[in-house]
Amino acid sequence: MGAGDFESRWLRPDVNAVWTRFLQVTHRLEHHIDRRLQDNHGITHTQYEILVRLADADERALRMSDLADQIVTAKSAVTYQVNRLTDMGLVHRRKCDADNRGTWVTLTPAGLERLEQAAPCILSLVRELFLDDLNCTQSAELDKLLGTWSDNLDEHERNPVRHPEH
Amino acid sequence: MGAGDFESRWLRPDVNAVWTRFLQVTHRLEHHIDRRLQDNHGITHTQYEILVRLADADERALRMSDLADQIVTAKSAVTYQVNRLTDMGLVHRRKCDADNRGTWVTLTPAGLERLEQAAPCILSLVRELFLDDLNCTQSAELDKLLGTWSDNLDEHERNPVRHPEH
DNA sequence: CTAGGATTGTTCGAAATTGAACCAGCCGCG
DNA sequence: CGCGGCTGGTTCAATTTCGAACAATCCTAG
Repeated sequence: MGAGDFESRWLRPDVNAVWTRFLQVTHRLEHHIDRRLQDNHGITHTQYEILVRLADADERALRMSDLADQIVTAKSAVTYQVNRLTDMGLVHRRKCDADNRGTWVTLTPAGLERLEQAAPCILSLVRELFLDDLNCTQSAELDKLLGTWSDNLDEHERNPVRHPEH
Repeated sequence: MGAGDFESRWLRPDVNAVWTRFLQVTHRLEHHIDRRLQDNHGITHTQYEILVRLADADERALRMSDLADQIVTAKSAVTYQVNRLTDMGLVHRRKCDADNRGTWVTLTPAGLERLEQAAPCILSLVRELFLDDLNCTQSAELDKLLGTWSDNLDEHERNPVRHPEH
């Protein structure tokens, strides 16, 4: 079997190792953060992400679908979590007057406070686990990697399927 | 507020952008692969991962807990998915004679076949989305990044909590 | 040998995620 | 107008995941 033959169906072993390690590391990171967040602050990572995105947004408000886009989940999951967060009093729905279908989600003062409690803890964790050991060239490199991956995903979402067989 | 003060509680904006992009990209990658796998091959990404790990393993067999470690999920999730896969006839449980508590999981011929059907499709997707645009130095860099992240996680799991306050 | 502690895998209930169906409300074209 | 198509959000059932509790087995110290 020639090298090209091999490469066309399988990944080279080293490359394969990179990919599996990537999957493992990302999962471990998520679990670690999730655990810390739940133990110390009583919120899920997705809930935390929602709070962060709201705090970062202009006017501290986002539409449901913007939220879904930013945290990359199904719309229904956003509905669920926003319900959860309103139950906790951390978030608040407001009617959108420009578009009667839409709703703005905003942080309540309690939500902002909770975020400010949780953020330092989580950010220091992110630093320790993820960024502290990066030098400048590495973080630039990582940024570029993320950029190409993101572009590739955009591309793939634009023209749907490239391998419809099987 | 001094820079150090800022850095101690928040991330520098550019660094923060890298982190959020990282989260988004990883989620999008998973969704993309999951979708492709379900549409074209009728299995979940986690199920696919189980098949892959079994095929890669010595003797094509793994213990339940090894599977849990490798795909990074709760043991109960592995039990659930292995049940699912045995229902589909892709996988098979065998008693472990060396340790009466344990069970070996192995691929059935049908499981191997299914994997061989799915793998090329998925691997080409991984290549297109993830690796094709990496040159040698980049992939070496990525490998190093994964290594340090992995080490950091190991470290953090060894000595449990570093920020118990809050 | 045996008692105590660790490990293996399953079960169970609770939570989260998904996709499809659905109802408005928007918008553009006749 | 007003009739399709599109978008924003919610609801619902089905699937998956998690963690805690558990039973069975292993292992080690005394």
